[in-house]
Amino acid sequence: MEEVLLIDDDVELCSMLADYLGRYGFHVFAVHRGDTGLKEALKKQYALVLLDVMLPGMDGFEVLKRIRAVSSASVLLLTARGDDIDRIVGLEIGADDYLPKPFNPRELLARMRSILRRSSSTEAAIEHTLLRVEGLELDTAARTVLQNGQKIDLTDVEFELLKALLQSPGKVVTREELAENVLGRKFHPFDRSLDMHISRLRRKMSGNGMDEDRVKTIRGTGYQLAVHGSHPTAKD
Amino acid sequence: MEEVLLIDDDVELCSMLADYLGRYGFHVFAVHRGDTGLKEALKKQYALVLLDVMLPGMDGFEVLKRIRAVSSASVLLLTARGDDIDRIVGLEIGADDYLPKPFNPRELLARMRSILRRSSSTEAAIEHTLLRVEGLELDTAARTVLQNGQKIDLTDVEFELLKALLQSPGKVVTREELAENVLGRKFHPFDRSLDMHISRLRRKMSGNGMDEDRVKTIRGTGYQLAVHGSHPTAKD
DNA sequence: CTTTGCTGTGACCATTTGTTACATTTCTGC
DNA sequence: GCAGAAATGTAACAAATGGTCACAGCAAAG
Repeated sequence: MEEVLLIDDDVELCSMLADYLGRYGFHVFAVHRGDTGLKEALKKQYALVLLDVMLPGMDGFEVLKRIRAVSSASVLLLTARGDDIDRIVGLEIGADDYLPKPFNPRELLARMRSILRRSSSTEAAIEHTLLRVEGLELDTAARTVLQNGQKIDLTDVEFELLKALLQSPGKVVTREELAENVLGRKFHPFDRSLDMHISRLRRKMSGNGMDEDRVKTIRGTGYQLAVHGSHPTAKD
Repeated sequence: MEEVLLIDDDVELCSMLADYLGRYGFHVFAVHRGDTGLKEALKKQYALVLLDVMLPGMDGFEVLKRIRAVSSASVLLLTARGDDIDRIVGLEIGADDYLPKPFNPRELLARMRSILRRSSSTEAAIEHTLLRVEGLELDTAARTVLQNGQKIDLTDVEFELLKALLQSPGKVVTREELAENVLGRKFHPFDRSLDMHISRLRRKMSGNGMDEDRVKTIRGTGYQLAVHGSHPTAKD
């Protein structure tokens, strides 16, 4: 049972939320003033703090700032309707997320789960690695590829293929490795699908301003992503 | 103590982060304008730059681009969440990572550590083997060969052959070695394919301009890359 | 159920590589 | 010097390999 601290001066809302969230496995502790809310937040380690902005006793932003001064607890900000000044400041002050009032309890629940999922796996899982070599940039989390700043659209296999090549740029990757890592099966000498995917990848990568094939074929062995280092133009 | 430059116009956020990150061994220097931030980034070698996108004075992307133009400092981009990731990624030019606002300081910390870990280890991952002897230059990562600055087009076997010769310039490489390293098979006295590849290589190397035959035959033994000059080592 | 997009297969073509045959060079013994 | 043998150079052809088109099967989306 996850412990959640709710700081909001609307007593009705608090009891409603406590009830609703309770049905989904959260134990809600509600406080109706900023200053006492802060005290409570510091007293105990809550999984999540739901924090209203307009509060008696102490302003919501002030509460957030003071929580941040000592703790890195997750905070979801409940902003007043309409005033986007609040929203912007809230964005930048270190909340994990925000939700404009009025909100649908279901949406609140979704956001809460999202935050908790994120913060529980933070150190380990998320790690969106950016593989970058010269004009090429591949984001494993967003599943995007940029070529000279231009997004190019790849299918799954193409993406994995490029990723495999980018993981050891400038070095040869054998057909066997590619078959196993990208297609997930043993390489068979008459299997032409790798060639097809390479072909499609090349076509897509040649689209915009690319002078030549970055994907080099090493006949009888595999493929390699070309990396041109410093430009040695001078001669003597 | 790692030095970190924080460029963000939100003064509250800056002081909060300076405080938070300070507790984890980072010394944060905060600047609130794009132009002054850029100046600061170039003045000193920071371990990491945290860069907001929405900035007065100069746009975050512009700052990033200018930092990149001269420095290879690591940059973590703080993006607004409302804008769709695609557009941001599309505009992005060479950040090491990005973090959508709002974020939990804990997550920022994790990303920062990840970047610093990566850049300390992976930096020199691409081994850029440049073999150069006199007017010849072979780049294994780019898989290119330049002869007096002119690119020459070799097939894979020819490339490997030249590479094998360039790896010990001026010394004789036996047919046995070449067969095993280049063709990947034992040498057989009646196997003439090595001769053929040498022949083709010579033709291509004599194609443009000057050089007399750089590939010398050592009858009964193998081949050798001629080095007539007195400096068989790299220049520039 | 139709449509759309992704993946894999067979066919066909271009290039690279290997083989054979013959020309040329080098070395030897005379 | 010369003839002949051995080694290498190279042209021409044959085989292998990879590139790509067109289409079929399939799954996801609508």
